[in-house]
Amino acid sequence: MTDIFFDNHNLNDEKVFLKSTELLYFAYRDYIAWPDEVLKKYNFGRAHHRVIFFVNQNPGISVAELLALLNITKQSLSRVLSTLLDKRFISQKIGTRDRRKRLLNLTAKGEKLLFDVSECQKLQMVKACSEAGSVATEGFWKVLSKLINEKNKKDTINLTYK
Amino acid sequence: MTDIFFDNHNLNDEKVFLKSTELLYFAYRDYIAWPDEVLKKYNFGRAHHRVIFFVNQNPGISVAELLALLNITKQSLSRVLSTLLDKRFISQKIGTRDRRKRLLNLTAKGEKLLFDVSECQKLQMVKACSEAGSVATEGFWKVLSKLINEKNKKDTINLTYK
DNA sequence: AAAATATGTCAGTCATGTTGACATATAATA
DNA sequence: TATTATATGTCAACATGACTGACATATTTT
Repeated sequence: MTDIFFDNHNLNDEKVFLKSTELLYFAYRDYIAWPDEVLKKYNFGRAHHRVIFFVNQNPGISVAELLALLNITKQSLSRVLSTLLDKRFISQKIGTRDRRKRLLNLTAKGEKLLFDVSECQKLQMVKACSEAGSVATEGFWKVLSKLINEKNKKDTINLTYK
Repeated sequence: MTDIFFDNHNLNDEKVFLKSTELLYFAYRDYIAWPDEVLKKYNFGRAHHRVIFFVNQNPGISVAELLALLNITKQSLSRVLSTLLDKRFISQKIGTRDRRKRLLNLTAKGEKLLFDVSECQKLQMVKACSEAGSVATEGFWKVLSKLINEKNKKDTINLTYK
């Protein structure tokens, strides 16, 4: 593909849109589906996976910050988080500066679960990126970053990657 | 990023995995959420959007092919497809070679809906890809392609892009 | 002392996926 | 031709993970 494709030709805009949308849909679906079997053993769903993934990415995150990160309601988070807390996959620590806050961390048990659930995904992603090469991987990240709403970037990427 | 990152260093594997997973999650979420407001006006959801998108990508697709493409059950598709048929966003034509088959196409009304729903997404994707550049966009497609299960590629990418 | 904030919970709803069972029309095969 | 297989559609029940709205408690800020 040459740079002429980005010269305001609507046909190429259409191709970029259709091809990207299709690939993004299938890739996301096939990537996200992997951990399901492992999760089923624990009687957990994808929502539990997301929570332990992001708590691991942001140790000591508060409930409100996690809500902003995931962009879901308190009531929706409550169900999965309560279970993860009850079953000791996540620990809560009362904030020292602000005792209203509950700071979340994975327990050893939670880390083990995340490791098990991540195994296949990690293989799949590392394989895809290494086969595609480092230039392609940088491009992959670049386009994905630009797809994220600026408004959400504040709550998200700042916490881990710039 | 240099090629040394793909030399079997587990720390870099970990980075590739975590960064890619996080970016893919946020990008997909922020990309897919866009059409919701438009869809709400029609009283449709994301499932309806997917159906009209893929019927448009594969004109004359049969129900069984659409099921294989979307990887969902007949019963799940039935609800949304019935509505789209009832309200004349999609037309059914009995197959000529095999009269059991129902070949699906968008009606003019369906094309109008898809256009309205696509408007924001198209802007968002074209903006992201053109800002990232053609090399990055190629890399984006390359990694996404490699994330798709080989088994699914038969049902999917073959139909539109190789 | 009053207002705002962080968290948690109860109750109900919705969208979209799943299984399992069964019916009908048509095509392919023995 | 009779039987079997395929393509489609539909009924019922259920699971997951979102949502809204209301309300309670503890703590911090004003």
